[in-house]
Amino acid sequence: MPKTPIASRPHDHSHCVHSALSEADVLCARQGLRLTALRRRVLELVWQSHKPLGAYDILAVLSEQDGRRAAPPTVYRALDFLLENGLVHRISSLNAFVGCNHPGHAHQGQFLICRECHAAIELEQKSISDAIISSAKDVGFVVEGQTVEVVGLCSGCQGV
Amino acid sequence: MPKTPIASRPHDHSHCVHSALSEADVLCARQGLRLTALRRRVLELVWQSHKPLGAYDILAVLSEQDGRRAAPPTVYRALDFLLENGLVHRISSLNAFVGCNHPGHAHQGQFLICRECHAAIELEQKSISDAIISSAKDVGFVVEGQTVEVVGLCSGCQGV
DNA sequence: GAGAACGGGTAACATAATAACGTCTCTCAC
DNA sequence: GTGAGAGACGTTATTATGTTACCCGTTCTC
Repeated sequence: MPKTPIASRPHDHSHCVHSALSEADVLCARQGLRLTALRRRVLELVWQSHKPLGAYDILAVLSEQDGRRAAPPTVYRALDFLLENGLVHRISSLNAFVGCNHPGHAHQGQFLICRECHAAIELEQKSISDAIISSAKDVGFVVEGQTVEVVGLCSGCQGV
Repeated sequence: MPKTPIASRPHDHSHCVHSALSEADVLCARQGLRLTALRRRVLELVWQSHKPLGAYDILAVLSEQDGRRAAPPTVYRALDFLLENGLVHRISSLNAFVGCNHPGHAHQGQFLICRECHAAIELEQKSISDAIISSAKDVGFVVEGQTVEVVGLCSGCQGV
């Protein structure tokens, strides 16, 4: 059996979700941030999904499943909060959001997105960001933020 | 005077545009591709702009300036053609398009986007893509396409 | 308890992209 | 030549995504 990264294995990862939420609770408490019910729920939904989740997907769940009267601003405000505080990432090539695997310190990961199962694997490779910063420096450009989104096949979806 | 990359210098670069169009003519002729008037005009507009251009910006020019009756599909079809044949790139973090600086061979560049002057500088650094491919390989991921979009300050906009 | 700050609901709007269908015009085999 | 097929593009409508402006109630602060 080929080894499969966590992110793409179709399993019940409710414990992952739970620990991510607990971690968020701690981090927000420590910084005096208000992880309100709505924000926590949005974070939960993003974590529950095995693939990047669109804002309108979240919206649909809040309306249909939670019975909450939600409109776009509701979702985007919650997402803005989560983004600002490093609890989720935005994948701009998909217009979608994923839970951050390494919250608690400012960073911008790199993402491997499987075109088959749509899982997003977060990396945090210094070698990549260093290569970028160094190449930018060569043309006098100062890097402030990086977007690295890679499409391909995850180990579980190769040769299927 | 600080040295300034071509892309961000506010100069008349009509000769750049002209040579890019000529090059496109040659490339398309060589491959039996039809660089129609519309497609050529869209390519020209993308090149004329000093910054990444949105599809609806192009649409506005076609309608207002050229007097052509254009709707979104018109523009998107032309852009699709140009994208497929490596004549322009799409910047997904901006939902916008830039002319390709190295047409004629398949590649996906890296982009440095100045948050001040909005210029986009295209890189094609093997060191960056190699770092990505190698890190992906470590988790069993096979890379098919890369999106690298970096925000920061170009040399001309620093310390202003 | 006045008032600022914040969270969040509501409506409308703005921007980005696609679907589906029709017409015209090439080109090429015949 | 000519007509069948393919490609380019116009047209209309619709979907997807993201933002603005405004309001209201709660909470925090003094």
